[in-house]
Amino acid sequence: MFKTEKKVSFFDTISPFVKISPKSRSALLSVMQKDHYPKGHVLVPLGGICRHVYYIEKGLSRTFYIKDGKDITEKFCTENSFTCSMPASIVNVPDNRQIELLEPSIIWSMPYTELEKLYDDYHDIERMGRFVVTNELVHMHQRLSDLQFRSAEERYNNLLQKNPDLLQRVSLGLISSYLGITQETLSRIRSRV
Amino acid sequence: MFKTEKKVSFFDTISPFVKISPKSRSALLSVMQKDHYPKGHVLVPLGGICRHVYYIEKGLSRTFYIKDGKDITEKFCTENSFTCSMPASIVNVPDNRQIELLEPSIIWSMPYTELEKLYDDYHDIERMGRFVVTNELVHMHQRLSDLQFRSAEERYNNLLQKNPDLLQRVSLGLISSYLGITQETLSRIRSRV
DNA sequence: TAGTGTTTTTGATAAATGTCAAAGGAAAAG
DNA sequence: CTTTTCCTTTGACATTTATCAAAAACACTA
Repeated sequence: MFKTEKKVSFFDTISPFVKISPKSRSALLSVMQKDHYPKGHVLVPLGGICRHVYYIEKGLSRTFYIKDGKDITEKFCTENSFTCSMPASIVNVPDNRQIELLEPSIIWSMPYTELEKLYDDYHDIERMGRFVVTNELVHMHQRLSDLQFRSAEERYNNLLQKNPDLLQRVSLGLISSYLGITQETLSRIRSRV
Repeated sequence: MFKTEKKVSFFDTISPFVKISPKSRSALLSVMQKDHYPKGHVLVPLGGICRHVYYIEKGLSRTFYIKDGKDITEKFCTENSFTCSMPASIVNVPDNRQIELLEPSIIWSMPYTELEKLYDDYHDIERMGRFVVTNELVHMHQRLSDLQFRSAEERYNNLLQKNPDLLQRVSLGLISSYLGITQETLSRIRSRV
């Protein structure tokens, strides 16, 4: 008798780092929902509390907030990675971060409350959670040291080197605020090659 | 018969968030080492791989690195919090971060390899690990948005408000690089009150 | 193809911050 | 108490980046 298992890229992403038992795997799948969304869809609207963790199977999301009337991109999230409104999910408090999709995307949603239950019941899922958060932390460290003492030009070149496809997929206005500079400055940096 | 349990502030710090069983507690204690260090002691020297997670019971540490000959403070760590050279511990690769003590301190050291074993054996300790990392991540988020689009003055006032005692305990030269500015600029910001 | 809206570039100028050098001040050492 | 060292402030100037306004390039639609 065959056991048909749909291939889910989610598990391909985490399996090199965390071993997930078959039981845990199906427990996870039971709380995960897969959706197709169009470009421009808002996953987390302004004022809403982010109650899910999202895994992006395909597509591209942007986490942003408005500060002094300016739209500031905090994070881009591409294929095979996780996103959520971090402080909101952890402290369960609304914050001003929104998440929108910049491309038609395939998203897996996991309700945070369900995930907490799985953390209780399955040690390996708790480990997966730790792994995901840790990875994110390492990533944040790199961004922090970028912003702390690199010039705008260094930051741009860094991005160009580490994430060249992002510049193809995202408009410069969004990239510039991600780098912590204005659009005009980014344009000038690009012109003086 | 009395069971004498020494009070360990470590557990006071985490217990509001993570419930640690007595078994796990003693397992943790068995791999934790408490030390007194003088001011100026170097926990993680240049080129060394950080193989421990440190919990600061008393005192103050500074994580820093040298970039273009300049000493850059990445993080301060005060009483009842954790520190380690993040990328080094996770990826187990040497990096250029050093950790030194700015005051005489009481430090609990946990070897990373031992901790990994405990993660395997004790679900609640794994949860504790997830909790610590998550907390750190929330904290990093705040710093990131500070650095991304706030002026030097805003950042200073922020620090003054959120962490006033740090300014009493640490010299301005170290604070300034933490804020991502030069010492002269910080001095001028302070003078124009 | 012309027309409309959006994104990117360019220009002129202002503001913020860095750099280098030196002078004060405070704290530690003799 | 004096000397030495370290920390902080001040000054003059250079550089980077922001701001505001407009032009140019591009993309989409009728």
